[in-house]
Amino acid sequence: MDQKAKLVAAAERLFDRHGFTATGMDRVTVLASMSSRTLYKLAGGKTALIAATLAERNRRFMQLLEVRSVDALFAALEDWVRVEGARGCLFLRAQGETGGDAPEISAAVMADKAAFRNRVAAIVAMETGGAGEAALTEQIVVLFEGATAAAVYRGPDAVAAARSAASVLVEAARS
Amino acid sequence: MDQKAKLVAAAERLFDRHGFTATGMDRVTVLASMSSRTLYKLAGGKTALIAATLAERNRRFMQLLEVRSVDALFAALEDWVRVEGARGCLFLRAQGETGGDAPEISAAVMADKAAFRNRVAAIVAMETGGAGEAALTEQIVVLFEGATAAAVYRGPDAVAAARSAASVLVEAARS
DNA sequence: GCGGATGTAAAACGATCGTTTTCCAAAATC
DNA sequence: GATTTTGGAAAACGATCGTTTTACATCCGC
Repeated sequence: MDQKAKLVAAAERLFDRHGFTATGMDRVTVLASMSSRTLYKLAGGKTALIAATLAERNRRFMQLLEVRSVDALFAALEDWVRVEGARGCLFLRAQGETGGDAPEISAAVMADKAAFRNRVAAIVAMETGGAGEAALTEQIVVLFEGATAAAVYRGPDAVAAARSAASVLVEAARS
Repeated sequence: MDQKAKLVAAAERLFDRHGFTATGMDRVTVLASMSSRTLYKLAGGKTALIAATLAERNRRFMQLLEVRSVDALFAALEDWVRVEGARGCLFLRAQGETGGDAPEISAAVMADKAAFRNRVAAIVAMETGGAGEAALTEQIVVLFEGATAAAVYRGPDAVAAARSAASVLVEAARS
């Protein structure tokens, strides 16, 4: 693993587990096993490191969501929660911690959410066989977001509930 | 308004808009128009102030949710979003920023979520006329949580989508 | 009018923040 | 093999953090 990847992986772990603001750069250097000199050369600064972390998380998460049905979408989330645990959407957490004051971060958040929405729209289109299902797309997005959030305190059960709700909604939209 | 209420109101505003960790105590003293000496006598410390803020938010929010139907539940959330804006669930944000390291805060979060769940269960019971609707309760909770989260980047539309989804789910559970 | 609360303004506390710099060893390049 | 590049260890930077303390003003009950 190259240095940049190791740095971002360490940052993702710490930011996710302890929060962005509460995580000091020295703790990142320790986990990444590199000096702060190298860290700043690779990342540029803390805000840029957060943005890079979000970009990597987006890549990894979207890769998980390469599925062909709404049910598989929630199954994938269930896997994620079981493997990685549930601490809420990292993008919304970043947005909340910075209050939208950091443009780099807000841009990363909006980009992720737009990409996710497009993915859901594509899956919904596959499932219903046609276009014009914007309303169902929005509902699935909200359910997915809710499963991510509620899993923080309800665990995988929240995802299972969202999954069953989604199947009802898809069925209702089909008829 | 007494001093304690003024303090908590100022804290709620700042924490909500700029995040907990990023908000310094001096900024709270300025908005609350009181010296740090008085602040620390009233609140005890920053962690306790956060906990008090969450308790007050819980009180205010639960008061808004004194409704008798699932549809009214989401209508109330729509009002909240329009009036106060949408920056995500303050409780989950607090939990995410502290990584669960602060017991006072984690306890406040869990208490709020349990109370909210009970409220939803009561409303669902009214609506379906009977008990045993645990699955629907869980679905409504997830939808509500998702509307709160998605409203950050989709605005009131996210709440409207959740509202329509909820009506489908309630209808499906009735039959 | 006096003594005890009560609160403010402001300085000071040590700790930690993000970031830069200095010095030096190792490794790669010619 | 000399030289340039690279990165680590550690100190130092000014700023800001949460919190406490030191003064001084104001108001209350007596």
